[in-house]
Amino acid sequence: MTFDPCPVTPVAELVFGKWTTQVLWTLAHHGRTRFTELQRLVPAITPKVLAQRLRQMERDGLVGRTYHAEMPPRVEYEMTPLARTLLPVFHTLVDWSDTHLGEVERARERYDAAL
Amino acid sequence: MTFDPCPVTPVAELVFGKWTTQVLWTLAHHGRTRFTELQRLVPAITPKVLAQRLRQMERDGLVGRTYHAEMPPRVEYEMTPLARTLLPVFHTLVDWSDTHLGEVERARERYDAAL
DNA sequence: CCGTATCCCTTAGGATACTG
DNA sequence: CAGTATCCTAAGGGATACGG
Repeated sequence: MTFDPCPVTPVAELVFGKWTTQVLWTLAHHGRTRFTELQRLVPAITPKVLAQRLRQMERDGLVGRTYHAEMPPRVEYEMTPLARTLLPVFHTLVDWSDTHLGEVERARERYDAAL
Repeated sequence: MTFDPCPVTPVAELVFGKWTTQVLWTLAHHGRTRFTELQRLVPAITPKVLAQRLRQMERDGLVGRTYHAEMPPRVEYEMTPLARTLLPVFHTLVDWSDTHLGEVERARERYDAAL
């Protein structure tokens, strides 16, 4: 008996890949944001990787992209309503962190000390 | 302004790494479990990787390990109380999946079709 | 039975430079 | 400005075999 593929895995792959939560978090607080500014707001992300993540999130329906045919061009990204439904989920995770992350830290110290 | 390191990231790294949720999910449903059985219950995981994940989760205080000095040896793993506090969080994620994962699927199809 | 030791290999990610 | 193109690396994972 193998408890059918763990149902947490799909959503974990969707939103908890590297950079994904940071980009969503930034869009949640900053609203519509241009590519370059996003690059400034998410520390240390390179343009290649940022573009990759944005494409994926666009495909998954989590971010919307608006292209303004001006010169120079202007592109803006924003959360979709679908992505906004994730915000309470994030809140739950942050709550858990506030309550229990310290215990994780202590467990690590104990483990490393017992070495 | 860079919205201070996204607070979701630490807990994401803690529990949403590869295999981690599947192992926790299995322990949650199966209770105390031996190494070999865990290997059977989590499809396709190799002993090396399973041992790695278990060590990490032990260090993080998420799983307890009990060694029985018999012949042959017997080792059992189980969720800690700390890990059990994650179950409501998992529940939240599964709820979100039930409600919204279909919409993600449809977004992907639309995106791929628009190619 | 419960792992560790080795080796291989893919792949995500980083650095950098360049274009429409 | 908003990205691609190119190249590189390293870190983690898989397969397999072996040891206490």
